[in-house]
Amino acid sequence: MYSPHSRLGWNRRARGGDELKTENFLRGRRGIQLAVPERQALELGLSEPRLAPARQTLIRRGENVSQSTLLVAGYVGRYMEDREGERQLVALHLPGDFVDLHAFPLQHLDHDVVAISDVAVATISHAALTAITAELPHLTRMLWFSTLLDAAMHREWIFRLGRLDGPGRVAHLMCETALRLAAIGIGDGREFPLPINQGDIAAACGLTNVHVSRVLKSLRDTNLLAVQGNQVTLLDPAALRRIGEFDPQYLYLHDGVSTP
Amino acid sequence: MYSPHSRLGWNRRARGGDELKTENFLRGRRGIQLAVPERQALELGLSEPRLAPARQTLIRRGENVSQSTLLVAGYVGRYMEDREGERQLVALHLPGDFVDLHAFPLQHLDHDVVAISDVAVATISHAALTAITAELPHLTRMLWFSTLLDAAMHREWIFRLGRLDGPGRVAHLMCETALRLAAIGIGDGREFPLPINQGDIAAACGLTNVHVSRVLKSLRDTNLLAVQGNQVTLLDPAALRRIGEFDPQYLYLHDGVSTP
DNA sequence: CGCCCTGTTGACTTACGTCAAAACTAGTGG
DNA sequence: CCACTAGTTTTGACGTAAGTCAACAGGGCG
Repeated sequence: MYSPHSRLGWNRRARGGDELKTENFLRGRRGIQLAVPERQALELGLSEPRLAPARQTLIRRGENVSQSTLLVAGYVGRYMEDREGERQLVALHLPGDFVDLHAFPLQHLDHDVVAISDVAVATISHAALTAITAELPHLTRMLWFSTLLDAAMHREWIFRLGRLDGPGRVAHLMCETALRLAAIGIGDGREFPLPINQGDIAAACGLTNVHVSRVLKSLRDTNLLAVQGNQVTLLDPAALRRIGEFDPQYLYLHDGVSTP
Repeated sequence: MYSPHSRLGWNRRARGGDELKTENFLRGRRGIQLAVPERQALELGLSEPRLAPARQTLIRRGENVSQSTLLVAGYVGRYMEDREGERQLVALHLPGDFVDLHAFPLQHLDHDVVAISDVAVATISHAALTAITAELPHLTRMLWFSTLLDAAMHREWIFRLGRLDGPGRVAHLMCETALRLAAIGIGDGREFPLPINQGDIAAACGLTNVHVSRVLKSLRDTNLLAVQGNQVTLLDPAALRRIGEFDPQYLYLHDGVSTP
């Protein structure tokens, strides 16, 4: 039987009742803290988290949306499709990310939002966000900031696709994901859980799954990277950063973050 | 002698004295209009435009910035460099674009900003922007909106690099540029001035200039696209949109815009 | 057990990169 | 007006990374 609750460890956490939906929001980034009333305004506006199974499409391209989605647990991807239905991943979201905050000003989405793992998501209405922008300028700037982080990652992905070869693209993706996850307390920056398959990596890196298989094999054979099941291990982080030309500046993590 | 004034037609326009620096800001997008006090707040905060020659680097990656730049006339590119100094263009900016508004929340840039043609740029201090976000929520949302348009274009560029071949990438770039320029009254959506060389196209499309030359030749030979000197002509817009898998929805142009 | 999904491997094709030379263009100065 | 230069663009020959097609191997699960 399908039971996302247990897979997410959700029962345990939700049962406490005092768990914050926004606990990971902007966590570890630039040391920015939200003031208590700001966090309260967000928490009050957010719905109770709902659960969705892996592979479910949460929002479809073009839909008119009147609310935005905060990812509380699990992984979400944003995809664009070409004419043949081949998917290009344009963003990978981790717990604490606002997945489609940009839909608040833009009002509709130019891509699909898909659950990669089982997920828990909370929503906030655009009316509530309008109220926040009217009353809480600093929080508004922080929300703005979080969409700009997405844009900075978009740029890095453009670079990845435009200037790196297969192994470089995969290395870059894994370096980025390792650091982002470490910033929210998942993994140690070297080893982390990532429930995606080679097709997802291919969709992220602009490669075919056959080629991703070969690239992963070569990274494995040279003791740089291990992807087994849902566990990713950066065996040689320095080498991966070199071939992925990875410089984490664009992630705006605060200074103290571990970068093994 | 270097004279950007005349090349930009700047003398004529500046001489009037009543010309608006923000005249193209968000023009043609979603039919959004700024209220008079909003436009005034922007205009008051903006410096007198200054001129810079083509190829000048306006802002360097990593610099701490305390002001943001509005492009008044000319073309500007945002570039990231790989280890060998090869450039990847991550954004192309047209008159009316805020080139680095994202530096207001982010505080530094993860890429270089370079003049592609001779340009005129005005700046606004981040202090002035902070005041705007404190007092003018609607204008703040519009500024936010404009950075989200950039992000939407970033996503489309990711798609372009990840899923299209050489001719498709060039076609997509030219379709996008044609529409964006038409929206601010430059060209008719079929033919427009674009003072870039094949190296710039290569930097935008993740190709080498040699290959761009071949791609342009093939598009020329099949009567799809002509790039001669600084003039670009979409000879067969429908075909170009097809091979570039171009759907202008993401540009959020208002309905009435011409799409030949 | 048998199915489906994901990953692996091999043989072959192709788009694009690399290197290098030549043609063309525009600007400069005699 | 022509010669000189520097920056583009074009063309050719050749190499290579990645795509395609297809068969097969493993694993998890009903």
